[in-house]
Order: sequence, then structure tokens, then C-alpha cells
Amino acid sequence: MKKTSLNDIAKHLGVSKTLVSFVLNGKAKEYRISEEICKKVQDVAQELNYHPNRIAQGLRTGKTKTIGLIIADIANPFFGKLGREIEQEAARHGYHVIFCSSDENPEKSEQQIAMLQQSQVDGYIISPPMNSEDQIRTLAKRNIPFVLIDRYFPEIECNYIVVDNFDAAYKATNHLLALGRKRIANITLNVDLQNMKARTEGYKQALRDASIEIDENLVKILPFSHDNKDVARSIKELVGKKDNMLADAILFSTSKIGVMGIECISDLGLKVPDDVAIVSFDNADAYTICVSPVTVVAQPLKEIGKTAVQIVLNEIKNQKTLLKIQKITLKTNFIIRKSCGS
Amino acid sequence: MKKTSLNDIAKHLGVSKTLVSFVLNGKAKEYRISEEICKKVQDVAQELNYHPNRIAQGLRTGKTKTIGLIIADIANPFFGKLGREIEQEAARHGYHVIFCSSDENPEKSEQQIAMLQQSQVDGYIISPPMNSEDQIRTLAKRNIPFVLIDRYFPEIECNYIVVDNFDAAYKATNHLLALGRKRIANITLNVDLQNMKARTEGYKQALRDASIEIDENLVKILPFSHDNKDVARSIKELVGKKDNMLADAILFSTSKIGVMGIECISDLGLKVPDDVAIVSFDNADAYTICVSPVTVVAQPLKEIGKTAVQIVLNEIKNQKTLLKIQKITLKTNFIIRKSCGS
DNA sequence: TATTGCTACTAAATCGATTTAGCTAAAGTA
DNA sequence: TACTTTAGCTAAATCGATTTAGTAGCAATA
Repeated sequence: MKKTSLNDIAKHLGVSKTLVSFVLNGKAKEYRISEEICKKVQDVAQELNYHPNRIAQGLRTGKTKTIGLIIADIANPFFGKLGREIEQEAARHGYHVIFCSSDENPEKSEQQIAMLQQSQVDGYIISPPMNSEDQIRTLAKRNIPFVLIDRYFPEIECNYIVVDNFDAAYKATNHLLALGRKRIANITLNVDLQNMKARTEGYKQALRDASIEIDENLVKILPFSHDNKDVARSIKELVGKKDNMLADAILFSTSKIGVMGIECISDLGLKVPDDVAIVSFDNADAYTICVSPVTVVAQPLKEIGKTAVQIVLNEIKNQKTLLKIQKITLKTNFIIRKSCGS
Repeated sequence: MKKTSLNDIAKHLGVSKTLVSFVLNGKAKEYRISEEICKKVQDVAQELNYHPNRIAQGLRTGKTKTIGLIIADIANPFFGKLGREIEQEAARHGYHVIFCSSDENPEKSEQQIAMLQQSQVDGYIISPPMNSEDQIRTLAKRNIPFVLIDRYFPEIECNYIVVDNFDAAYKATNHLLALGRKRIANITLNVDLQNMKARTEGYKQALRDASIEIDENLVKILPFSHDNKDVARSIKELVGKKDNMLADAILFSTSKIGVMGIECISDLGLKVPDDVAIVSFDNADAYTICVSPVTVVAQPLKEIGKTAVQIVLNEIKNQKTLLKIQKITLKTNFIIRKSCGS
């Protein structure tokens, strides 16, 4: 049982496929197709269970109604939730989403972009890894519809939608300061990523504004590998000596290291918030049920995802016209729980 | 700057595009293309940065090198991790994955299958929601390559790859019994899903084998909506009365309800495992850092994802031949932590 | 010399849509 | 009557690949 094509309908009725195409695309009036034939075509289409072949449409029109999504890792709940929003909004507009996890690896993302290009996706939503500036610049130069999410490159003029990481970290750090913490540490990922950098900068600025000297020993920069041992070492260095703890609070720049970190802290037999106060970026599920529910910087994932899709779709629709570049910075939502004491 | 096509290369060299196609598809020898021309074609292809248009290939060959993935919710870390494995294995074979979240809603999954069909995906990996039997049967009848994951329908003959949920729940319940728990509860989702049903069956069988009468008040079946209030009510009913607790242990059938449940338990001021012991399906991140790290039934996600992809790709490659139906049941991995005491 | 066989290629059909240009018959107008 | 207009439809090109069925030219064979 092969699929029904336009031609099948045309033959079935003894009319041209042009006519059938016109009718099924709602252009009957425009092309003065008689009501009678119009009705017949629609009936037969239904009867033969006709559904247009998107691949053929794609070849002819150059639009596949598919967008490519490149994120670090779909298994990471932060990106999972974001991906979900993107998928949902895309579906609302009849678009499909191809998911690619780059593992923060620029070679991978480059290859993924190349593959997606071969698949003729109409546009891209990208959370660009470090050292992928050239890839992004190339997309921009070729006038390919895309939008960056989560991070951006300040030196590249393009659409992006991020959160005010500096502000969020600044406020989070101030929250800790206000509760009397003096030796606040920051555990973060490779700081060459703009969003991570901004978080650490916000943290430092809050300390400066409180006239606290910045101690680089309190800033731990971990590799992307997310190796438990790296986190454990950092935690041990910061709070390992019970009688002489370097830090009395920790700001985690991502929930993935935060979750690992809290596990390490608990392994050391330390209590949150008594021994160490904690604030983390991203509102992970784990944070609501851990020993001391964690105060977090939550991102407006729904809005990020939805807006990202809208920006790309808009770019796709108006690819010829030069649209105004959209640089969107959203505010985060600070959720206070018990991990900082009170 | 338009993309380079086969024709562009052909014109550039004054040869036919047939020849170019042969060369670039490695069929030069087969069709006796001279070494000299062969080299030239390759050079020009490189020079013009040629990449085949997959859409055109797809139209001609009927293969899009894309598979459709339908799961309940990509934002759920269980499916996120599974999706990641699937994406990875698919990419290894040059395939793209379109992600669709069905929200356990059969109308949605039906629509998603329809859309994916229009997009001419080569095959499907599906975690089928309740009441989607007809959709699956239709796929099977039409000889469309697909494999079910996470759940299956016993009455439908088709490929699937699941875990031994009965055995896992049986062992988990036995673990609780062995530690002296008598009144073990089970909180699960709508039991019409085969995997959920098997979990509850395994739980009941373990009780029976221990000569413990099954108390249906200890089995709480929640709707899919995952409303916090439903979980809270169940928890309250089970362990709400401090002096007269119905249950002394809870087996959670999914990590999503488990995480919510633990939060409720902690809100009630109860201690795990002293007041209630806990075992949960699925190894959520949260479980390693919560007050009392949770003993879990972990699923072999890597194997499930990888095998699923291999089965579909195999079906795709041999679509004409009638392959043996693969019904795969994997064993789970029981990870003992602190939530059951000792 | 005619036939066959081989090498090295090409023309054209095809997949399933969209879209431009154009055609025929009837009606309206001068 | 002759010309224009309009309604209602169709042929054919096109997108970019793959693939079948050839063909031209030359050497080898009978």
C-alpha cells in the first residue's frame, strides 16, 4: 500500500495535478477552480487519505519546516526542560525539531551544523560551545536564520536570548552576604563561556561592593567533563578542614556541579546551611528534596524557549528582508529556600 | 551564495551529472570512470564545497536518514538520558533524530506519528502512551520500521525493548521485607501502562510470597498529570498519622513521583528511613543528594537506547525482508543506598 | 569486412510537490 | 462580424539527487 500522491488524486479524477495542488493549498478561488471540482478533489483526497510529502515540498520550496537545535546535552535537565519548550512552540507552528547534543565540543557542533545544513533545516537554535565563534560567524555571514540561547558572543552581531547572569550572581552573592557569610566561594565551569564568566563577574562585583577582597582560592573553575573527582577536590579544598574552613558559603554556577557538590559536602559530614550556605544556578528537581532545600537562581525556561522559536521562525519567514537583530536579556527568578539559613 | 549542486560540478567540468554522482558515491570503478576524471570531480567538489542535498536524496531514494522519537516528555530526566543515548547512536550511523513529547497523550502521539510520516522519517522509536494500541498496530500492519521502548503491548506482535519490571519490583519489595518492613506501600502511575502494571504486580507477588496480605489501601495510583497535590494526598494518607502510620515503607514506581513524594515526606517532618523506608524506580540525580540517598532500581539506559536504534536501523535496511521480531527484556540494576536503613 | 566486446561516458526518467505560462471555449463588447 | 475578456483549466519546468538504459569509439576477433 503505497502512499497517495498528488498525481494519484489527479488521475483518479482525470484532472491535472496543478488543479489538485491549487485546491489543496486553498488557492481554488485565486485560480478560479469551480466549486464542483473543488469539492470532488477534497473528497478524493480524504478518501485516499492523502498527506503531502514534506520532502517533496521541501525540495521544491526550499523549506523543510524543520529547525535544528544544538545544545550541550539533552540529558542535562536544564537543557531537557529548555528543549521541551522549544519542541512545543515549534510544533505549534508545524515545525519539527532535530536535537543535537554537542557536549560543549566545538568540533562536534561544527559537524552537527554541517549535517543539519545537508538536511536543509530552515533555521537553528544554538547554545554555542566555547571556540565556536567561527561557526556562528559563518552562519551570520550566510544570512542563515538562527538564534543563540543560554550564551552568546559579545563580539558577534546576531540574535540571542540569554539571562542577566551578572545581575543574578550579584544578587545571589548579596543574599549570602546579607545573611552574614564572609568567605563565599564560587564553583563554576570553564570561564571562557560568556554566561559562566558573567556569573563569576557578578559574584566578584558583589564582593567588591561589600569591600571584601577577592580571594582567587575561593574561585574554582572546573572542566566540562563533569568528573565527580574534580568537584570533590574543590569541595575538599574549600571546606575540607573542619577547624579551618576556607569558605562558609558556596555559589554553584550550574546545577550539575551543584548536585555533585552537595553530595560531596554531605560525604564530608558537613551540614547545610550551618557549616556551609549554598546558592546554585538552575532550579534542579534535586534541590527541592535535598537535606536542606537549595536556594536557587531559576531561569525563565518557558520564555527562553518560546522566544527563541519565534525569533527563528520570524527570520525564516523574512529571510530576504534584513530584520532587526534581536538581543534579548531576561531577568532570572531568585527562589529562597533553606540552604542559606536565615 | 547558493549551495553547490551536482549539476554545478558537472557544468564546471563539462561532464554529465551522472558521472559526478557515480564518482562521489564511490561507484567510479564499477562504472569504469577514468582515474583522471575521477580526480578532477573530487577536486572540484572540494573546491566548490559540495555537500549532497539530503532532501533531494530523500525524495529520490525514499530514505531521509531520520528517525522519529516519541517519548512522554523530554524534560523528564529519565527520557532525557534515554534520548541522549538514542541521539548518540543514531548519529554514529549518520541518522538524525526528531524528538516529540507526547505527554502520555494518545491523541498527541497519533498526531506526531502522522506528522513524522509526512516528513518521511525512515523509522520510529516509541514509548507508547495508554490507548495508543491502534496506532502501533497500524504501523506494524504497514510494515513500517519501529521499536517500542519502556513499555509494550503484550497483545501486539512487534519489536520492543523493555526491562523486567516485575522482577525489579519483586526484588525491591523483597529488599524492604528483608529489612523488616511489614506494611509496604506502592505509589504508581496509571496502571494501564504495561510497565507500571508489571511493577505493581511484582510488588504484590513479593508480598504474597512472604505471606503478607495485600492491602489495596497501600497501593496509590496517581494520574499522569503529576500534580503535586495528588502525591501529597497519597503520602498523607499513608504516613500522615504519626501515631498510626499505615505504611512503614514506600516503593515509588517512577522517580518523578518519588522526588515529589520525598519532598512531601520531609514536609511532614518524617525521617527516611527511620519513619519510612523508600525504594524508587529510576536513578534520578536528586536521589544521590537527598536527606537519605535513595535505594533505586536503575535501568540500563545506554543499552536500551543503543539497542533500540540498532533494531530500527536494521529494520530500515531490510524493509523488504521479514525480519525476526525482537522482544528484548533487560535486567535492571538494584542500587542500595541509605533510604531503607540496614 | 563484419561482428563482437569493451571502455568511458551520457540522456532521460524518476521521486512528489509547486508554480509559471499558456490554452480553450464561452461571454461580452464595438 | 470581429475582437477582447474572462472563467476554468493544463503542460511543462523546476528543485537536486539517483539510476536505468543506452551510445560512441576503438580494439579484438572470426
